[in-house]
Amino acid sequence: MTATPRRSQQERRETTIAKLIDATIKCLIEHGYRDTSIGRICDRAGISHGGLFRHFSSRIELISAATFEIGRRNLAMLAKLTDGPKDKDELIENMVLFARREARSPMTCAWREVLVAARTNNELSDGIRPAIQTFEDAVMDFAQKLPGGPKDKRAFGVLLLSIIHMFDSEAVTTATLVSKDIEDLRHDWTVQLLQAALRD
Amino acid sequence: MTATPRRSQQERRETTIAKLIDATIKCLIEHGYRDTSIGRICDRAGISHGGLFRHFSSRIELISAATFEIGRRNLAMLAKLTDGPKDKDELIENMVLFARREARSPMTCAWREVLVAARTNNELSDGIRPAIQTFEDAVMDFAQKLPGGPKDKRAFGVLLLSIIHMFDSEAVTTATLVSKDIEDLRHDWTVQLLQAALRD
DNA sequence: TTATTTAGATTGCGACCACTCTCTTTTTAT
DNA sequence: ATAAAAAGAGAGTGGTCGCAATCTAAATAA
Repeated sequence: MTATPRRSQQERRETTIAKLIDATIKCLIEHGYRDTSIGRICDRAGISHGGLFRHFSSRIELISAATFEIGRRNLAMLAKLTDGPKDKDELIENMVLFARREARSPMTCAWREVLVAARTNNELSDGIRPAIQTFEDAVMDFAQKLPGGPKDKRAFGVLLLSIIHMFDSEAVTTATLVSKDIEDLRHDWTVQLLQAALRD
Repeated sequence: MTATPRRSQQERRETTIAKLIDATIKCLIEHGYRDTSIGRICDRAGISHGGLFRHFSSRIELISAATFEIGRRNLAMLAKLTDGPKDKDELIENMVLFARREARSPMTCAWREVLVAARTNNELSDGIRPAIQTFEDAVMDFAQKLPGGPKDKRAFGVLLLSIIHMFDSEAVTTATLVSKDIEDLRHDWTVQLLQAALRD
C-alpha cells in the first residue's frame, strides 16, 4: 500500500539512533535519570527493545551518547552568543542572562541529571568525560577569543566557568525553592563582576 | 540467654527511625538516588521491609526525612566555622577551604542527589523545601552575624551563597573530570572576592 | 495477670527493570 | 534473481521495585 521510501541501511541506522538519542534526552528532561528506563525510551522513540540493543550495547552507552549530543547542542548556542554588534554593557547583560537561562533550560537539566548520576557509576563517568572536557575547553576558548576581553585570558575563562557553575547550582535549588530577592542581588553582582573583569 | 535491654516503645521507635535515616544517607552516598531503594535501605539498617512502613508511609517520606537530617548536620558544621580566634585573612582562607571541602563531602553529595531528583518529583520537592529554606536562612544569618563583616549584610550573604553554589557545581564535574589548574585559579579568585568584600 | 496497643518480621503482589534470543523484514552484494 | 547481511520486532529471562496484608513479639495499660 504505502510506497516504500527505500532508505539505505546507513540512513535507517542513523535515523533510528537519532530517534533513540532524542527520546533519551526527552525522558531525562521529563522524568529524571532514575525513571529514564529502556522501556520508556523505546516507547518515546517508537523503537522496540530489540531494536535499541542493535545500536547500543547497554543503557549506559545510550545515555552517554545522549549526553554528548546535549553538550554539542549547548556549545552551538554558546557560539551564537557574540553574534550581532553590541556595546560592552549590552554584551555583559546578555552573557549573564544567557548563563542563568541556560542553567535552567531543559537541556541543561538533562545534562545535570547525568553528571550527578555519574558520581556513583564509573562506566557512565568514563562515558561522559569527553563531553565535559569538550565543554570546558570550549568555554576557555570562548574567553580567549572574546573581542575586547581582558589580558589574562585564562583567569577570565575561569571566571566564566565559575559563573556558569554558580547559576547551575542555583538552578538546582530554584527548582524547589525560589528566592527572588537573592536572585536579583546575584544578577547585579554578577554583572559587576564581569564589568570589572572587562574594564582593563 | 541475652539479657533483654527492656527498651521503652519510644526508645525502640526512635532508634529504628534513626537507623533507617542513617542507612538512607549512606545509600545515597554510596549508590546514588537511583539505587537508594527500600530493599537496600532496610538491608543496611537491619530492618525488615515491613518495619520501615510502620514509621514512614512511603519511600519519598523517608528520603525527605533523611534530607532534613543532612541539612541539620551540615548547619552544625557551619556554626563551628568561626570558632577560635583568627585574623581576617585566616578566616577567609578557612571559609574558602571549608566551602570547597564541604561541597565535595559525602553528606553534601547525598543532599545534592535528593535536590536534583526533586526536580521531577513534586512530592519530594515539597518534602525537602523546608530543609532548603532553613539552610538558606542559616547562611544569610551567618553572614549577618560574622564579626567584622561588611555593612551590607544582605549582599554579603548572597555572596556567600553564590560561592557555595559555585563550589557545589564544581564538585559535580570534578567527580568525573578534575582540572587542577582551573581549581587553583578559582581558589585564589574566591579569596580575593572575600577580601574585597570584607575590606570596608 | 490479662488485655490492648505497638514494633518489627515475613510473605506475597503486580509492575517494571535491563537485557537476550529468536524471528521477520529490508537492504545490499553477487 | 538469489544469497548474505543488516535492521528491527517482540516475546521471554531472571531479578528488583514499592508497597500491602498478615503475622509474631514486645511493651504498656487495665
